[in-house]
Amino acid sequence: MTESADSSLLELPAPQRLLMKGQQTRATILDAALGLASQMGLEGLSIGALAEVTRMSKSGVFAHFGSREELQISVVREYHAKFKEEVFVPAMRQPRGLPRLKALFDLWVRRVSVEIDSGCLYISGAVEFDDRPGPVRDALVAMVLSWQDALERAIAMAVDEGHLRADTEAEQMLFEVHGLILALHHDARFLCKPGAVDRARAAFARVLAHYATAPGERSIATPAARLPRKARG
Amino acid sequence: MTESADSSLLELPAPQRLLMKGQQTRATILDAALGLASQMGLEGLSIGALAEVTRMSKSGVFAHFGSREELQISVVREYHAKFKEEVFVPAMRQPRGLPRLKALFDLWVRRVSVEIDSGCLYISGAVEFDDRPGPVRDALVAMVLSWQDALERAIAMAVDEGHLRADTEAEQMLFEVHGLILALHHDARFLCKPGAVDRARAAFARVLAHYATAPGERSIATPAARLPRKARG
DNA sequence: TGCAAAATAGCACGACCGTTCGTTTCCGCC
DNA sequence: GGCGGAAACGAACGGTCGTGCTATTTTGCA
Repeated sequence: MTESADSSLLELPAPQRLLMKGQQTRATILDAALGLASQMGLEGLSIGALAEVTRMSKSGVFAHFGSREELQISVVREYHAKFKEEVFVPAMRQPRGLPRLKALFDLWVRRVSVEIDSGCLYISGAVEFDDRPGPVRDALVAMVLSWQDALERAIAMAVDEGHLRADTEAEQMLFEVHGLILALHHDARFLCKPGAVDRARAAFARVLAHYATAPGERSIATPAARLPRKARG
Repeated sequence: MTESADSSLLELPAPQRLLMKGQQTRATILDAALGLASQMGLEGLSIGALAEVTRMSKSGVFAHFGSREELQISVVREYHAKFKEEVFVPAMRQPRGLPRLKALFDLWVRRVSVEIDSGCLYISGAVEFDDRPGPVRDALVAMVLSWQDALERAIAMAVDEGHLRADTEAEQMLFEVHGLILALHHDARFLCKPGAVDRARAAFARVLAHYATAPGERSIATPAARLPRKARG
């Protein structure tokens, strides 16, 4: 919504206002809020602290969102946009199939690694709002689901391309890969275990090898069992 | 500490006091606190809410712990005791090796499944305190590490017994299994996806099959590559 | 330059927080 | 019955929170 409002303000032929000063400081606030929420969690994000960081008054910050809840939702959307830009978009430049899937995972790991000292909103948000219904949770669920859908599509494409076994259950594989990211986040950030990144990468290679191998074969990825998945014909 | 104090009070030959009324209500409070913290997180646990649930005064509750932080730590310890009782102890009755390892995972899954509508303190605590140093975090880390150690020992035993490949890296396998539990918690509790339990179990079977198979073999668990891991016996 | 509107500040309210302190109730023992 | 100490209470404090108000400043355009 923010983006569309932005672009609709960019070229206004009508004598409408062009005072995008508000949008600008709003973006500044949102950026600070993102950092603050990544550190303290969405529930720990307070308007007072945000005002202090941006050197504004509480009411000045508040006016941009109308409520704390709206601020939280905006933060979630902002995080989603950044995530998409940093993980999804670059991976889409890889050819569909295994290369794209590998790129998705690699960029994802890289992002979580960077977040080792900044926090992942998807993960912390999932825990904070797992039994707290409301608009914030809904937004969070929607974002996570859209990301999982993208991954699932990438897996399905890899099956279609013959890079993965034809009987691969995309959702099951997604479950396992997602677990690796969660474990990485847990071990690296909470337990401060070194080498967690390598563990995640190694485990991912194992998962790939499994789904790339026909039931009786070796664990070398071969384009075997070539059967288009979707256009089952 | 609570337990040992309890048992030391049970048969006191000395003319010491037998007024364990305090310990009793303390246990009541702690039980309520456990439920409350499982739902709202350790940070969401407030003395006021706790007083309301137990129908006591705030100061009455407070007096039993001396500080909110001490209350949180007590809750963590209480959770650990319950977890141990429910998962670790029963699994220890299984013969060492694969049966015990399977029991550990199964009971763990069962516990997380029950917690689908009550929350797992280890997981929520890990996210809440992953960048908040202090005694609560320290206690949490200690509990999680002790649990992971137990799992790692069980894996190592399965290797010693010849149930798993001799070159199994216990820590790597633990990483993968832990990821499955985290993914289960995420999908079942946050995304409310049905069938997450089955996915976790299926994935665990896959992991087991992998580590039970010699590099070139099929995925049927055989006591192959029988080499004592620690040169004992 | 002046004007309307947008953006920001200042202030106060009510609610809840953890914590302290003095008081009161309860219990076990002489 | 009365004494002593543990246990529970009640009120208050200082603090932060989100959120309404009303001014005041700033901004974009005539």
